[in-house]
Amino acid sequence: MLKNHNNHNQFNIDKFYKNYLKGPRIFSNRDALESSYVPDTLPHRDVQIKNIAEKTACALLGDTPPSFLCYGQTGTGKTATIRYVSQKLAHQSAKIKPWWIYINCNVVSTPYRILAHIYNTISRCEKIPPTGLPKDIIFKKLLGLLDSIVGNSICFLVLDEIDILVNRKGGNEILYNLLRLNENLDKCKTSLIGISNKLKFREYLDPRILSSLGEEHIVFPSYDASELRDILKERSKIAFLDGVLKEDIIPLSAALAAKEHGDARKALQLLRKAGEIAERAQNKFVTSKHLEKAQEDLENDHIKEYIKGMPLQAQLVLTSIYLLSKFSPDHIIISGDIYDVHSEIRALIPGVRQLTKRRISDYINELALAGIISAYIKSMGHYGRTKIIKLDITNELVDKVLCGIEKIQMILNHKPILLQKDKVKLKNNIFKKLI
DNA sequence: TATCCACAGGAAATCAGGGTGT
DNA sequence: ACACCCTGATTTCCTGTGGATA
Repeated sequence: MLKNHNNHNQFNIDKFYKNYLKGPRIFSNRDALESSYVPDTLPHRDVQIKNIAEKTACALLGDTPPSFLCYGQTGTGKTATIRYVSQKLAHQSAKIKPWWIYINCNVVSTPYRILAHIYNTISRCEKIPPTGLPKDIIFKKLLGLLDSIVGNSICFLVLDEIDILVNRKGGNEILYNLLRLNENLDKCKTSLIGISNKLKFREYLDPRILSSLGEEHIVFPSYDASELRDILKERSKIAFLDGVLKEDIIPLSAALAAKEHGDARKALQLLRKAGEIAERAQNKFVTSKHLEKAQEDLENDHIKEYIKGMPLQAQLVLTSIYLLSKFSPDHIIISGDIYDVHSEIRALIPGVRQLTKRRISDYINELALAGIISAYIKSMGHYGRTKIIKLDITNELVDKVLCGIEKIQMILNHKPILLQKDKVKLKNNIFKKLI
């Protein structure tokens, strides 16, 4: 077992800080690489800016701007463009100050909370409690608030990741209600802006909603490598000190991000991470070595965070898959096995209840969606139809993350009983031939 | 070629836990 | 105390199904 490094000298924090301050500097303003940063110029988004500006311009005259949708993959500048336009619009009008309320439907994910969020953003004093009230009461209160506080101005409701909302129950209803807010308002006017990265979510949309959101929508195409380069150049001028980036860093990051549908957010993250790695290593320059490391880290960080954030039961499902692949690498994992192992290990942890196969099946799908495992359905004839599951990340990575979870840590060396059963071994051998 | 396994996965119901106003 | 609200997790009930085997 690993021993703690007790015999080491204690970490001298004062000395560390002093050295840090003396050491080479990399960043001048690292915030410029955050996705929340709104730059002065948005390269290659002229068409979209113009389009949104045209749609929202009438707010300056006190008219109601139309509601509309924005599409584009992640990191194509949808949110940034809207923020950009909203800033410009605010500068333009001294008299009418439009309200902009941003709602990420992934975070504020239920009808109740959306209404409460809007209300609480506008209201200075009285707040809506996080739960408890009937929705229609809040809706009425919101109407009153809009007329009294927003008054004769415009209120833009920006619903980010609107597709998530639509797929949930009550999603269509709340959208419909938000879209016809204007009918119930005397003074204030509202306009809804939906942002989505899935085109096909319109199919699930109520036709009434679709028509009020307008037939046309603004499309944000993915950036290509050269466009990404322009963006990175702009931002790195602000974010990094002069000359710390080696010549090829920007084109390299751009090329890497371009491979993934031209995700600018990813490109910026890559650059920031590379800078941080260089900084931590006390290097004067950011080199392609740092970039390579950054890419690896970023991927792992993302997965680690995701796993840590999963509910315990989901983590246990992952643990089951991990144990199977750890103790028997050539075992073909099927959903039934996962169910059995889950039942086995959950009994080892106090307070964790038994789940049904149905539920486990959902968790497996979630893991697959997150890219942690891959799963596909295969029919084994008389052995039934099942899902074949494979871990997509290394055992080491899973082990590392799960070790950090107190309740799971102690069962990471538990060999599933299932693997010792002759019947299972036999069946598994047949499966191997069938695949 | 009919059979039948071991599930997949949709829809609706249920439960528990956070709250409300009266 | 009581009736009721909203949500998220889970269960219950259900119909559907690819293909090796008898």
